[in-house]
Amino acid sequence: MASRAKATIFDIAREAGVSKSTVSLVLQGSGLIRPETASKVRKAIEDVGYVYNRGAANLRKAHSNVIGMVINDLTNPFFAELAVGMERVFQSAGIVPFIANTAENPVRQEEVLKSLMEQGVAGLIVSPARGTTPGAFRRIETAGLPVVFAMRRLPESRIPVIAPDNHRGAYLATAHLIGKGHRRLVFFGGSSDLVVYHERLGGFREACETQGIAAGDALVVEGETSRRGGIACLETALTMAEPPTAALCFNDAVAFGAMLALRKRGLEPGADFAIVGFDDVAEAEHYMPALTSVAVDSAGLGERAAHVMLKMIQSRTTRAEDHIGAVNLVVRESCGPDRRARNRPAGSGDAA
Amino acid sequence: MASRAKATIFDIAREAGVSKSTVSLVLQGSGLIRPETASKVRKAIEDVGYVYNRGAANLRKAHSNVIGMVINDLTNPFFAELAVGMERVFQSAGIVPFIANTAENPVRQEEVLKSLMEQGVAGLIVSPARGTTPGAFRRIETAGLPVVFAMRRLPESRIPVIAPDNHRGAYLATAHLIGKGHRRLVFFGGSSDLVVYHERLGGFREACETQGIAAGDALVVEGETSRRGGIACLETALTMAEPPTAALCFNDAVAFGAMLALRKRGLEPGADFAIVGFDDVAEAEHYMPALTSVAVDSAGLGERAAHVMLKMIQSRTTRAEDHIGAVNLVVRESCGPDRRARNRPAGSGDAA
DNA sequence: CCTATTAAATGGAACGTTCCAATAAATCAA
DNA sequence: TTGATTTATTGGAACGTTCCATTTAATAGG
Repeated sequence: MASRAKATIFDIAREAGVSKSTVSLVLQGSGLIRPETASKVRKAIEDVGYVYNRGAANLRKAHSNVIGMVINDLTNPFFAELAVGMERVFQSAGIVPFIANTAENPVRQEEVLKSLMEQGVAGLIVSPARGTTPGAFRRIETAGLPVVFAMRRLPESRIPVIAPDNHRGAYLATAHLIGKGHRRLVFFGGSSDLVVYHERLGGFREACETQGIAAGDALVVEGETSRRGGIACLETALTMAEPPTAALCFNDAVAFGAMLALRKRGLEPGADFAIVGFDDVAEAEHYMPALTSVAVDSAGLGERAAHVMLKMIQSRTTRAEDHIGAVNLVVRESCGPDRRARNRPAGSGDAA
Repeated sequence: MASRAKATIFDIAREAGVSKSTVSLVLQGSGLIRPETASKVRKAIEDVGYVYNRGAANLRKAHSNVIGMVINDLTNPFFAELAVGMERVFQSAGIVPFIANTAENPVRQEEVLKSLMEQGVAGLIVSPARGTTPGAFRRIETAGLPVVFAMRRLPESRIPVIAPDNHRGAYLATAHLIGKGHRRLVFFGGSSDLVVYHERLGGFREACETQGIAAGDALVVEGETSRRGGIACLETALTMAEPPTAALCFNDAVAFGAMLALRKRGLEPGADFAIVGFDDVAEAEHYMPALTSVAVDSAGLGERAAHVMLKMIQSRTTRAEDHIGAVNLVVRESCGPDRRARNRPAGSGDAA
C-alpha cells in the first residue's frame, strides 16, 4: 500500500482520470468542480496516501499558513499560558503556530528566527531573549515580515508590542506593600538589559516616592528571572546592614524562589517578610502561602497578540498599535504588615 | 534597501556577477568554489537581504532539517522539561524542532500532525493526546515518516516508545507507602484510555499484592491528569465509607491538586494523609510540604528520544528499539506514616 | 440548427531551489 | 605545441504546486 516515492497531484490525477489542475482545484475546495468529479478525486487522494506539499505550494502562493512563536523560556508556565491563548485564536483562523524556544539565549534565538523565516512563516510573535542585540530583527524587518513582540520589547524598536501595564502593576503592588506599613522595600530580580525591568522598577520607584519613602530605603537587587534568581536575591537582601521587610519581585518565579529562601532561614513568608510577585501564574494561587501577585491575564495577552498578528497579515502591513493590557493586584497571603511597624510608632526611625 | 519582491539566488547572482549555480554552491558551503568568488557571493547575499527558501530547496532535496514535536499539554512543566532536553541534542545536530501543542485534544492533534507533515518535517516526536484513535498515525506510517512516541504510547502500535519505567516507579512508590505503615491505599488520577495509566496502576497493584494488601483495600479513583483532577480525586476518596490514608498519584500535577484539597479540608499532607507524585517536576522539591515523587529524568528522556529520532532519520528507517528509562523514588516530606497504625497493633482490623 | 453563454476541465508557465552534465580555464606531462 | 587532467563555473532540467488562458462540453436563445 505504501508506495515508495511519495504521491503527487499527478498520481492522484492518473488515479482519478482527470488532470492535475482539476486535482489542485479540488484540493483548494474550489466550487468550479462538479461534485461527482470532486468526490472521485477525493477518493483517489485517499487511495494513494497523498500528503500535500505546502512548500511547493508556497512557491506560487503569497503566504503560508504558519506563524512562528518564539519564546524565551518555555519552562516558565507564564509563557505556556501565553502560548495557549495564542493558539486559541490561530486555530480558528486556520493558522498553525509553531513554537520555538530560545532558552534566553540570543544566539539560539538568531538560529531559530532564521530557520522560521526560511520556512516561510507568515509572521512572528516573539518574546525576545535577554540580551538581544538591537540589530537582531533588522533582517526580518527589511524582509517585510510582520513581527509583534509579546511581553517584552526592545529599546528603540518600531515593532509593535503587546504587554501588560508593567509600570502600573508595579505601582499598585508597591503601594499595597506600603499600605501594609512597610517602609523598607526592595525590588528583586531582573536586570537592566530588559525593558520590562525598567518599567516595573519605574512603577516601584514612583510608588515609593509618592508615598513618601526615602530614596535610600527603596533597594534594588538584580538577578536572574527564575526561582534560582529569587533565592539569590533574598540571600543578598538579608545580609544588608538594614535589611528590607518587603519585596516586590520581578516575576512569580523570582517570588517563589524568595519564599523558598525565607523558609530555609526559618522565616515565614507573609508574616516575617512580605513578598509580592508579578504575572500571577496558576501556581501563585496554590502556593503556601498563596502568593499575592499582579495578574496580567497572560492568555488574554496571547489572544490579543494573535489578533494583532492576524490583522497585520491580512492588511499586509508591518505596523500596528501597541497594546498595553490592564493589570490588577490579586491579594493573597504572602504579604502581611511590617511586624516592626506594629511595635513602634509608624514612620519613625526608618531613614538610615 | 528593502527591495519590494524578495530576493532569490538570481538576484544574488546578478549582483555578484556569477551564475545561480555558483550561488547555490556557496549557499551549501561547497568547497568547489574559489574562496574569493565565495566571499564575493556572500557579500552580495548580505547586500540584497536574501532569505533562503527552504521550501523550494526541499522540492529537490530529500529531507528537511526540521522535526516536529507534538505535545499534549504544554502547561504541564513536565513536558517543557522534556522539550528542553530534546532541543539540546537537536540543536547540536543542526536540526530545528518546532513544538506544537494539542491541549489533549485528538482533533487538534490531527490538525497539527497534518500541518507538520505538509510542512515536510523529517520526523515527529509525539506525546499522543488522550483518546487518540488507533488509526491516527496510519497516514504517517504509510508515508514512511519516522515517528517516536515520548512518555505515552498507543495500544498495539509498532511505533518506538521512549518512556520511563512506569510499572517499576509505581511499584517503588507504593512499596514505600506500605513500608510507612499504610494499609488502605488509593491510586489517584488518569484514565484507562491511557496506556501509561495501566502501567502505573499495574505497578501499584503488584506492590499491594506482594506486600499483602487485600485487593479491596487498593482503591482506584480515575480523574483528569491535572491539578484540578487531583482535587476531585481527593474529594471523592474522602467521602468513602472507609477512606484511604495514602495516595499514589498519576503525576505530580494530580498530587499538587490532592495536597491542595487536603489543606482546604484542614488536613496536613504528609502528616494526615500521605501523597506520592509521579514525574518529579521541578516544583515538587519546592512545594510545601516537598513532594515525594518518582523521578523520571524528563530532560534525559527528551535527549534520548531526540537521539533515537536522529538515528532513524539517518538510517532512513521507521523502526527503533523502545527505551525504558530508569526511575527512582525521591523521598521528601509528603508522606509520613499512617497515624492510625501507630495507635493500633499493625496489620489488624484493616480488611473491611 | 446555429450561435452565444455558461460550466467544467485542462495545458503550460512560473515559483526558487538542487544537481547533473557540460563547458571553460588553468595546469601538467610529454 | 598537443592532449590529458584538474579546477571553477555554468546552463538546463527537474521538484510539486498554483493560476491564467484555453479548450471542450453542455445549455439556452433565437
